[in-house]
Amino acid sequence: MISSTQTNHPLVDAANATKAQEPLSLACAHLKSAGLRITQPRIAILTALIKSGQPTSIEQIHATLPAGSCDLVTVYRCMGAFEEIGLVRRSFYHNGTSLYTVSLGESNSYHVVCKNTNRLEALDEGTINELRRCVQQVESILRSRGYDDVSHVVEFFGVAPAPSRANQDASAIVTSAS
Amino acid sequence: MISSTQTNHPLVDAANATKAQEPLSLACAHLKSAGLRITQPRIAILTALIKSGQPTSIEQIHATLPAGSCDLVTVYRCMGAFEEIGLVRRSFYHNGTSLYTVSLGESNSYHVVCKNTNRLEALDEGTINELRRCVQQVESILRSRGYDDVSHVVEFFGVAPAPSRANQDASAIVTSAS
DNA sequence: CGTTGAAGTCAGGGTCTTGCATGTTACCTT
DNA sequence: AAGGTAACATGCAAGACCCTGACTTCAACG
Repeated sequence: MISSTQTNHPLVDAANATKAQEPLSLACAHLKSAGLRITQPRIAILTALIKSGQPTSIEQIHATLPAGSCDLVTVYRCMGAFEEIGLVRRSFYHNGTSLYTVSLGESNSYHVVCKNTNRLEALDEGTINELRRCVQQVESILRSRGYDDVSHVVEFFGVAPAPSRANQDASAIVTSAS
Repeated sequence: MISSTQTNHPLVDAANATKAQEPLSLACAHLKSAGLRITQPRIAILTALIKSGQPTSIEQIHATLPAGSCDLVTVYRCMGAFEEIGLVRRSFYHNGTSLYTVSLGESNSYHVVCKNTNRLEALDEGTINELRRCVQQVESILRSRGYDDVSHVVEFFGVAPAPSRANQDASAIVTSAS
């Protein structure tokens, strides 16, 4: 239910990496270099995650997957593994449910989550950049203090303005992973 | 069964706020002004929270309470209510478990949580201030966008340096509530 | 002293984890 | 290039953990 609209570009499926849609290839390379195997379910999950482009819950990912292409438990385990190798970043809804976003080199994006609807909306560029700078500084301080495997979670919550919500959709919230 | 240690000061109850050890009084005033009742369990919970001084899980709070002074469910409900009126801020462990800190006017503090031990350590003053400034700016932008009841969660995680951990203890992680 | 919010109790939901048998991948041999 | 094999990954079932609701009983506060 995601992207019929977004995905009708020419080269969209897995194997053929031309140059535009290679995020999947990148992700697979990441998997390989981390010593993880590239399996059907993992490809399906990563594809869904990439297509989504925003923090997505495990349930959502699972629901998106073709049919019974992959067990829910597998999605949990994969996300856990992906997070460990830094392939995805974790964030949360206000209720604590985990959300995941692929992390392929590009810089983090930060978002606001509506406390009522869990809808996501992006922050503006400038703000994101400043936040990022600030957060990275903290992380480097931590590393210099001896902390390992540093990551962070930065999320904003609020009740979105009810009336004017039709125009702008989801976006995201958080982030993690140094 | 509330505060034998903290509360044995002369004026400990709500109304008469002298100036030193009044956090409990302040908290009660906050409750009152929000239209919530000041009950035994709530006082116990707030006392525990104040004494702890750092993000604490609901389980921990409940374990701290005297004996069967208050049901676990009640702690959950109270924390929910307290969060709603801004009396406490919420944060999370890396696994998503909620933590709470009393929020009595003083400014937020930010922290690092060890991914392995869940131990907390404070960030340094300067960093905290910069983070705070940045975060507050984001929140004011959100409010101007029409968001209501704005809050945030900012947490840093990492694996703490194993050897040199004895000297420095817990601190906290997060925060929330505009 | 009465109203009404809050606590206690019990049951249930959602999210995530574990254990074990089976299936697949990736490597190594021929 | 084909086949064999060890190890990792998956599916399935059960269950742990954290949190929320419904309902009755209790107590705060006017």
